[in-house]
Amino acid sequence: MKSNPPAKKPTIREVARVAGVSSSTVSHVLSGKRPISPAVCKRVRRVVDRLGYRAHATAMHLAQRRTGQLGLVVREVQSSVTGALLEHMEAACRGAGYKMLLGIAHDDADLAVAYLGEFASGLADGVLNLVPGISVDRAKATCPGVPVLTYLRPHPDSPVLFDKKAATGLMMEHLWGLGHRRIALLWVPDLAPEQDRDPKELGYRDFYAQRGQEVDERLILRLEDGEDLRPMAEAAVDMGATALFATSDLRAAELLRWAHETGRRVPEDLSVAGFDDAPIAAALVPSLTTVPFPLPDLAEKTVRALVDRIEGRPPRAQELLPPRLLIRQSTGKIPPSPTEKRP
Amino acid sequence: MKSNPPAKKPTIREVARVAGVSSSTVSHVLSGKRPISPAVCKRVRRVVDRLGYRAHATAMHLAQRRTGQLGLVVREVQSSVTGALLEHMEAACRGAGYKMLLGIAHDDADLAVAYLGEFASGLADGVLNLVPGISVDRAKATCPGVPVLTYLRPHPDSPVLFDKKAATGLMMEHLWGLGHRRIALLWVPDLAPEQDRDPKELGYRDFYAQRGQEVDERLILRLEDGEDLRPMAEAAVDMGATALFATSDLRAAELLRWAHETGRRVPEDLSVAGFDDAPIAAALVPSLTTVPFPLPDLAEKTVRALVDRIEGRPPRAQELLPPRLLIRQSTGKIPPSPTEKRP
DNA sequence: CTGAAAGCGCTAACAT
DNA sequence: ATGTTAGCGCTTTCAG
Repeated sequence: MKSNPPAKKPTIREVARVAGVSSSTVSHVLSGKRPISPAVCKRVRRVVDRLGYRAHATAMHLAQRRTGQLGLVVREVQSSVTGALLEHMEAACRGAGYKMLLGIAHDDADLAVAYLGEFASGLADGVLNLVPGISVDRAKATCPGVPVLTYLRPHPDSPVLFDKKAATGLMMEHLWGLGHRRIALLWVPDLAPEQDRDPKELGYRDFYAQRGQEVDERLILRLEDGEDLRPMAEAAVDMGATALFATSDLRAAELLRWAHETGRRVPEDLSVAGFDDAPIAAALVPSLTTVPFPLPDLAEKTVRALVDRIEGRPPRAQELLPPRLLIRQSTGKIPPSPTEKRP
Repeated sequence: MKSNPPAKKPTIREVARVAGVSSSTVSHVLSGKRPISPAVCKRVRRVVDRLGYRAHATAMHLAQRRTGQLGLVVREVQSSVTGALLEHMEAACRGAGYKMLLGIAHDDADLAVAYLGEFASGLADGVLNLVPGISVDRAKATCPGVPVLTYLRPHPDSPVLFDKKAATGLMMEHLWGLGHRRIALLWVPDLAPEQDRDPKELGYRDFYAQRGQEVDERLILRLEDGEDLRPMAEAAVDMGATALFATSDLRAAELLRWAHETGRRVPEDLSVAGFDDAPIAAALVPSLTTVPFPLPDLAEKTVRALVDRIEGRPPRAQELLPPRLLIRQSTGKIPPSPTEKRP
């Protein structure tokens, strides 16, 4: 039952006039940045409420030379990984006392750069580049004079990294420990502009190298982005693979389906492992053994590093998060005689 | 190989001084809002480039009393529907000449309101509420004096709606046409604050009512949010259901899995239908017959309505988008003798 | 404890 | 075609 004035927004001056004080006082009542007598304080608040006054954010930002906002630019928000990451990012921003501005660049690098530049030119106090195709250097060049960080790049500017190579090694060890010797890697290359080799591939090769074993190149199955992985899986099994390690849970899910369709039991006949711990991973039958991607930690530490830079605190050393293993039902002991069933 | 000055951002005045013109001229060179002699124009641009000048967005917004930004508040970005919707929203905003600001409110209504209010107080020219828990009226009350629209609510303020009731009816008709008479509805209630009945339930009941048939209440299977649907599915089949209609593709996917696990062939023994046309729907085996949710259209028209209001154009009439059917492999003719196989 | 005045960086009348 | 002058709505010295 409120009165409904045609909603012209009151300014701080009107509040001041009605309350019979200066606008400076109103400002200080609202910000608490200097002591105000209780009487005046109360009177001002009353007027603020009655008029429905809210400070104009843009004007405040200009005067304070600070927006309290962090600008993030992403390529997409559809994938479950990005979705989850963003929610953690949001939480981290809020936790640090900032609001989050999000730009979605789709596959348009120019649009990404436009968002970065926009954020950097007064909209945000700091900028976070999450677009895989935009390099650390490009992001920095686009945001002169503003703290910019790029998320998760093999570059000193990324405050925290995840050790994907070690993660791959860890999963290999797990499979090896179960008796698997011929482990296939189903691998969709995913290179940041800053690197020339995919750490997952390196981890796989290193694992065998460390054991003095020759890598069977035919077990490294490189997939294109939308490619059907069933022929590859078939080939791997023909080649004697007893375990299939996909570099994402989505791909691993497809493997499970393929296995089911072709009458292979997982993990009795074949082990399948994934990467990421996407939401589906636990829901699949059998549930998927995987390497969880430490999203909350990555988000929190990346944001904190950005905020540290904004607020002038000395940077912490770059962190390399160690991998963990989430062992569920899709991996098991190597079958007794994998290839000698024929007779 | 650029020089790297400690990145203090130049202002328009410095550009003006260096170029030997007034700041007004610089402004107009950049905005093209009044004719400038080629010579001056060129000189100014040179200085702009050399100094790396970029207009301060916040200051511009304040002076122009326009930000060119739309503020959207969502609950989450994890689900494939929200993810896809947001990307369409982003595209729609850009198409209309606005940038998109996104607030993620998680499950915190206060946070949602905080974002709405923040956007409304000068950060955005218009606000879009996509948080299911925030009513049209609450959103309006939170954003006085700023155009606010709430996405997809049964309320005159929502510029475009999707006819879920008709959509349900359409799918029922499809199943009916295949011979199914006992169709079960697996239904997770999803009520907006503005409505008291779920249109999907209404559509189901109306369908039978229009055919003068009594609805068998035992075929309306109401699920809680995370609830396992397998017992329900089992019960429905026991009750003689030959088709299962789930009110989301995710649920339908679970039905497919359950059917597979329990040795029921889809669609030979049982038809399964979904709702949404989520990305997985086409990828499932069998691919899922479903009702596509017209995301691009909804996004585009909602944004356009908001922009119309911002720019003072007269509002168009509310639109009710008609449903379509996407018939794929998961629905088929009723099996010859569904329950009389036992002997 | 409070007020007056000078900006924040830019745009938009209003001159010329 | 260009310059001068007021602001946009707020914060923040600097006085009192």
